[in-house]
Amino acid sequence: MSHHDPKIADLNCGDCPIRHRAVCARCETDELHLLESIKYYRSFQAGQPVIWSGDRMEFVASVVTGIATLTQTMEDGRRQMVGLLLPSDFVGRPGRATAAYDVTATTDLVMCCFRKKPFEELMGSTPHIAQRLLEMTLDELDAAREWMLLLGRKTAREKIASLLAIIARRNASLKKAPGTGGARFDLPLTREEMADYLGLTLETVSRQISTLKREGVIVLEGKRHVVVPNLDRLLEETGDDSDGGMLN
Amino acid sequence: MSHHDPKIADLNCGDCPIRHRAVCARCETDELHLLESIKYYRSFQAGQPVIWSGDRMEFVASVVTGIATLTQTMEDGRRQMVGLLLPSDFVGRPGRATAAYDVTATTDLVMCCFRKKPFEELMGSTPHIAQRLLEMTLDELDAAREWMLLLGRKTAREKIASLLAIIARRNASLKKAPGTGGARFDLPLTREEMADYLGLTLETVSRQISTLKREGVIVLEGKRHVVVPNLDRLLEETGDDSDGGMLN
DNA sequence: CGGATGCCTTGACCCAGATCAATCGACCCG
DNA sequence: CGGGTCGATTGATCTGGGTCAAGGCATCCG
Repeated sequence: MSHHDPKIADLNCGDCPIRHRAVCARCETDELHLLESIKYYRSFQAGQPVIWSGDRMEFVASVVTGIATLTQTMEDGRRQMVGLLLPSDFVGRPGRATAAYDVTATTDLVMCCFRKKPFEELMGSTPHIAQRLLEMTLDELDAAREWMLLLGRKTAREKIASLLAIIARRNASLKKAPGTGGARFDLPLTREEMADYLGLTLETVSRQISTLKREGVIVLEGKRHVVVPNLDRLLEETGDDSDGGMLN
Repeated sequence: MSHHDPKIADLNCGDCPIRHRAVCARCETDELHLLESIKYYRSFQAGQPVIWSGDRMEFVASVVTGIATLTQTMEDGRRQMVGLLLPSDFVGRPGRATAAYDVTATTDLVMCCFRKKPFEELMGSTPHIAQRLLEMTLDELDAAREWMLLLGRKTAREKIASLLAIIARRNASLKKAPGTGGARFDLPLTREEMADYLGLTLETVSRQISTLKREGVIVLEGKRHVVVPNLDRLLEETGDDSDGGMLN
């Protein structure tokens, strides 16, 4: 792939699209050079596994472009997605030798990898990296806890609305001006993946999406492209506190 | 309370029961003195709120003794517990002004509090604190993700068995030798709190406990004291991978 | 002592979402 | 072009766990 996309393969950190949001966000130029010396890019096609739970992890990494999922599987096959990794999100745990979850690319994916050993050493000597990683981990913990509320207490309809709202919000924050009360985006997940994320079956996901469509809360253009004519209307369906839940 | 328990009120860090597991675990003697100068103890009675979600947080803290819970509540009253805080666990997020969750003492509770501002400054100058906090946060994130699997995919019976197994494991690790295949402990939570933790109703919790009792997986002595004659048998009921799920 | 309160248990019934199954459409490939 | 595959939809039916309701059993207190 890389011969088609020299921009990524040869990227230097200063021009990196996730420069200001990833683990390296707080690094100074000289620190960046150190990171640069231990980094390498890897690409994965949509659907490819990145690593299996229990595998030895030789690296930690940041998602540069694309989307990956973190899932846990029970021996009888029940699956639960426990994380959705978007550009700038971090994969892997310094100090741990093996992966705790399955990581899968759900879209074409580019990751910026750091060999684990040198990265851990760098963390010791570069507080900016550890600081940023702590911040990101705390954010992930908050997200995980919000998801616990969804999994434990929300109805199927609320779960779907919440997922759509999260994807809509993410796209709004990175793509266009917050502008009007609407939104439009592509679903990066299949119905089954959504079901694994929401603790539902794929049939229930499909039915609830159909219901929201029938009621005009969303409009579908094809199976995957969603138009939300009125974001507030969608938000009402999530069951969340009406205000945006101001933290910080 | 403190006049009844001078051991806690006047505790110095060197003698602290959570010295080697809390945020301060990696601190050297001199760093400990700095922490000592900004710390103070607070006690709460069983059932008392520690803080409400949205409240201004003037401190961060470690649980010294007792148990506290972290819960989220939807405006219609649905509640989900998102964390169980045991001795040495950390409460509060450096860099955040208000609490994101309700924190409640479920047993009598003693917390070692640090004023937030000085603590944040100390974190900047004392990498040992930030390092340990990162480590603890990563552990909590793993626990939260394990809980997501439970909430999203386990049956009521598996949820109850998992909760009992977790409490049994914790008690085994801190109290007596792993010894035989059995365990005995007091439940630190009411049926309703268990329900809030497991994403169930209190009636379902009660029924499943009765079923496990009827089948001899557990023996109840009173409502709160549980005897597990055969821990492996209980573990089989959790739905988890039979091996202890070796991470690290 | 008798009533109130808090926590728990148990029963009867119901329903949201799971399960089982058929069908559809888009896309790919021989 | 015809058949195969993959994802999605929709229908029919079933069931685990929710809901509603009635007690039970300690503990506390006037």
